[in-house]
Amino acid sequence: MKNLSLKQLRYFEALALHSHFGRAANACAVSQPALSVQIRDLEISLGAKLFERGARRARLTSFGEEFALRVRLILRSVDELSELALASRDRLVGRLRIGIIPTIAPYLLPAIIGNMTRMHDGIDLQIRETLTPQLVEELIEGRLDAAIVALPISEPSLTEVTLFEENFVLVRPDRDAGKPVPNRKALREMKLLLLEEGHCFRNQALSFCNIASSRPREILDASSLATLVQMVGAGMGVTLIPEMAIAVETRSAPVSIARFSAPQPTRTIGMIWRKTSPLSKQLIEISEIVRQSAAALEPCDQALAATPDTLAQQP
Amino acid sequence: MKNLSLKQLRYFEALALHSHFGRAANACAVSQPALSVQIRDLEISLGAKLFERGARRARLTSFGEEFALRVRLILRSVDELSELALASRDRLVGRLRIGIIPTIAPYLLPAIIGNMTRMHDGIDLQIRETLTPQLVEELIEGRLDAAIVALPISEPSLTEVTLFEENFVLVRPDRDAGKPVPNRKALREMKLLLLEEGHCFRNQALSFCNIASSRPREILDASSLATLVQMVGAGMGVTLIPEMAIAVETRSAPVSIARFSAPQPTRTIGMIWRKTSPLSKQLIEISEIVRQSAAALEPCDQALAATPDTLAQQP
DNA sequence: TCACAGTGATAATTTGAAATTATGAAAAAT
DNA sequence: ATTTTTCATAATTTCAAATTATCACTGTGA
Repeated sequence: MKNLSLKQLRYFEALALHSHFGRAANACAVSQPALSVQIRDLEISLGAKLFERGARRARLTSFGEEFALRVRLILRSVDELSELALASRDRLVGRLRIGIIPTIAPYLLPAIIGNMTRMHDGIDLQIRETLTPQLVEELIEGRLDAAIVALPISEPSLTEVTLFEENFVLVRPDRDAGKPVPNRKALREMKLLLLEEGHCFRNQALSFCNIASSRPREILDASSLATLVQMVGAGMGVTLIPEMAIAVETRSAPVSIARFSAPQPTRTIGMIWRKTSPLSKQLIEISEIVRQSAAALEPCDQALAATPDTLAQQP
Repeated sequence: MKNLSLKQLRYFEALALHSHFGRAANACAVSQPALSVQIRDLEISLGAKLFERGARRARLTSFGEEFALRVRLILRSVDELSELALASRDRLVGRLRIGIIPTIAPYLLPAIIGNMTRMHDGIDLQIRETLTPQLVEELIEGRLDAAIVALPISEPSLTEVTLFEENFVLVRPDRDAGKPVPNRKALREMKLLLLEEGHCFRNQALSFCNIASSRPREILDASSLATLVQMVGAGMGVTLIPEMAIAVETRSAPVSIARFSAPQPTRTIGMIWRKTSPLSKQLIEISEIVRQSAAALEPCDQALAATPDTLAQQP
């Protein structure tokens, strides 16, 4: 037994409307026999007559009327499907799940969320903040659509786009503000406070100092940059933070910021997503929004650049 | 651009469920390429990707999930269509519009309605009581599904089935109860009360008496058998009524009933419907119900038969 | 009553869509 | 590196659906 088709339902609706095979066929832009046969097949597959064929007109049986009610609803729902597709063709729609590493999130998120909701109104933006390996795993498993991390990730299944480069700056107690900026070697002898194991920023800082991350040191690990800065303010040592964090984190502690000379420590922040993601087009667009959001934070950087060696920031 | 089909939606649903082309195809009892191509075509015609093809599994995009929600509802509605058809295949369903002539309706209707609702629970039975020409017209126009009338109708477009034969009996004032039953000739000289013009029963009665319906007579036409009987009870004349009406109509008037001898006046009651009606099968079944409903009224007839010449009915 | 127009069903044929089998390419697993 | 898994693609076949042509039935009007 053949299955009923949408085409049959559309023919049926037309015939129910026109009560006339010829006119209904015309409305469907097909020949009369085409419609006749489809209606007949529909009735056969239903096992019930839908129309009563009179000499002058075809009228619905009571079953046909019952049927027509439901068919109308179904066809309208199907039409809505196409409309839905049309509406969400270029516009980003629905849920978008983005992961961000903790050493970026607090500083970039407000701007990102603001710009995203402004440019893609009605989007359901879900943010997940956690460490890079976790983000990559969730991304690969399809539990995230994209992630903002430090590059490179070097997962072959992921696309990476660079968002921006950011320098690290030295954070030291206020009383050290005037002192010369230590070089990498000198830094190695100082009490360097770091984030706890797992943060990519920890390894990036260590690698700048040429310290093997495995090497045992008398360091107190913190779980956030905010804590690190507070620890520095309390005179427990020095630390590095991404320049993006300066504005937020140094406001509430008696610390001074110093930019390193020449071979500045730096890292590349980028966005990653599955190569197979059908959102690629939109994600590239989103990466541009993120890039602009980050650039809008630059003024603070400019200020730093103006006083290349040291810069004190007071609460 | 090709239109989307139910088949595509079913394939889509299967793939959304299994997240795997091979298994989804298997579930649909088709080959994997068949399903792949249909999904691809669906995505093309929508202009949006529904699935993200990973190496290990195909997962829904967020648009795909939105889509799946709607598709699920649509497919369930379509499935219901078939179920609806199945349910109403043999069972009579929905509205059934039956017309009945006034000289039958009051006596047969209670039984018909009772039996119909008992045997076809949930049916929407609509009854129309009016004169034969009106019923035939409405039937032909499709405003009625069937009618119960006196045969023959001789409309080539209508099917007629006989339900039963019913005799006419003489109704005369109580005081005449003992008198001999008049024959047709004697009846012609009596004051015969009749229904008003238009009732088939009027003509049937006249024709029994061999009186041309056009011939002017000093008769007072009534609009119902009930009125006729009351008029007889008031001594205004005699009348004929169908035997089916005896029980109901003679209960509240001082009249006596007399059955005619040998060539009893009679009429054939039948059911008619459009030859083209797809309800034919069910209507035949219904005619059987009506026939049985009428037969169940017989006991009254039996009583008459036991006292062949006269029978007095008192309130 | 007889042709005639209107209407829908049916048949033969063509067209087109969707299935199958076979095969290829990419990624994952071994 | 090799094998396996998985999906896409191509060529072909199969089946459904369209078209044109024609017939049968109905009701209408001359």
